[in-house]
Amino acid sequence: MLSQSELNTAKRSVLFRNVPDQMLQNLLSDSHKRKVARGATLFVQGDPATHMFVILEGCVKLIRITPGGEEIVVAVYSEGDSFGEAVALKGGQYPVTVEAVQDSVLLQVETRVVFDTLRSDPDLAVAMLSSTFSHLHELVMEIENLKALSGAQRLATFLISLAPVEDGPCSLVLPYDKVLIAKRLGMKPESLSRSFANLRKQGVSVKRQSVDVDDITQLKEFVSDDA
Amino acid sequence: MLSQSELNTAKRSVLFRNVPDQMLQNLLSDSHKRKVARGATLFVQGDPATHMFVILEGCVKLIRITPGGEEIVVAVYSEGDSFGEAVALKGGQYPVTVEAVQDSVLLQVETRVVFDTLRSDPDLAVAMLSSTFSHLHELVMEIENLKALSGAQRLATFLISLAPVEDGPCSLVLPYDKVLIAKRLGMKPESLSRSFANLRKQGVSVKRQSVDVDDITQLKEFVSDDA
DNA sequence: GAAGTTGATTGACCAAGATCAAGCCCTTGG
DNA sequence: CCAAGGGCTTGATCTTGGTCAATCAACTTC
Repeated sequence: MLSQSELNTAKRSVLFRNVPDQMLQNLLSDSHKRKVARGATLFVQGDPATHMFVILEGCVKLIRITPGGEEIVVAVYSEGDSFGEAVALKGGQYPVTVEAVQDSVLLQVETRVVFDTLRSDPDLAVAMLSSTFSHLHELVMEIENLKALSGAQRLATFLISLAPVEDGPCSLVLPYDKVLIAKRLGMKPESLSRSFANLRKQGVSVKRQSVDVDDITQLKEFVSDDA
Repeated sequence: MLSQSELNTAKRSVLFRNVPDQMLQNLLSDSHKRKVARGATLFVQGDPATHMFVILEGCVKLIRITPGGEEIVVAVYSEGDSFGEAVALKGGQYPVTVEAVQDSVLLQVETRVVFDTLRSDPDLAVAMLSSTFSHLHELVMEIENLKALSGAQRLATFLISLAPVEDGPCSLVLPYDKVLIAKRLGMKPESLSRSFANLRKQGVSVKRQSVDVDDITQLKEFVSDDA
């Protein structure tokens, strides 16, 4: 049911990385592959949490809809990322809505299966707590960024996280469109535009989806400066 | 070693609430009570994560120190709350610094003990995943609030969370000083002052640590309005 | 009880980002 | 080839919250 490359993606995922092969077989044999088209909704906030997910291919966004109808992007996950681990166990309701940003393939594992496996093997618990902790850590940094950094600095942080190198020049491709990037960074598309314009002084040039950075180190310094 | 009331607090905590008595005994017998004075640091970000904690008494803040030396408040926890569950298992480093806001008493459980208990009883795993998920959920809402609400609206949300009633009038006492509340809400003390002044129109009056609200429902509407 | 300290408030000013509006470029479909 | 629409950028203007500074009240401390 899973192709070899999908299986490899699953094995490399943060969630399953430390799970013994034997148990992984067990889990995977009882789970389903689900394809979702770009723009399709996986579940909405308030739905009973019946599954946890691993992304085999593509990209989804976790959003919250405010009482006023505005869409807040909480996180964007792509290949190898997992979500819903903790809530699936707690047995409550999903706190966010998840929508596919691109055509995507997901592995979906039923709560019941996870629950049973957990009883028979505590290593899975450690793996799940581990990956949940990664999410926790990401959210903590997200809050720090929102509270302490300017829009242009948040954008710089985002570019640094995309960069394939630690220092020096590089080019990269934006993983999704600018409207989504803006929401992800907590600003309006117009402000994102201006932030990009701002970063030109720091050696960043953009052309459509592709970005060239003269020097990643310079960007890092720009983020650290809180003048 | 634990007083009766401390034991009760531990039993009522989100983390231990669903843990069978027998196992709880086991965990508690192998853990230590730790007293920290107001202002004292429990651990700093980057320290190896060796323990998880339950607050028996008092109040702590989870903070991050930015490269520029600024202090960002990620969360404030008090009696019955736990933290460090997930990272204790992951075995990495604490992502935040924790400092006591008041003189406090904490239950501290060694990673090794948790790890061992986890192997012998999966119920603890579910309990830990559950409380970790609560933290995750709080952070998600925190991000939503930061991205979507104004300062005064965030303050209103905070007051609503403190209120003992669901609607109608009420009075409440601010749990810690305004500088900390301001940081918690992601603003400067001056802005908090102005936000309080703003809320006067919504029937909120403040005098030192005590707040009177004419109508909680009115506050809820104020938060929902995103005009 | 005078002086200094800390926490809170207020005002004047400034900067970052939101909003509203216009326009451009690129794709898509007739 | 042209029209239409979406994605992106730019400009003008306004709102929010930050900064700096003055003031005041409540508490220590000497």
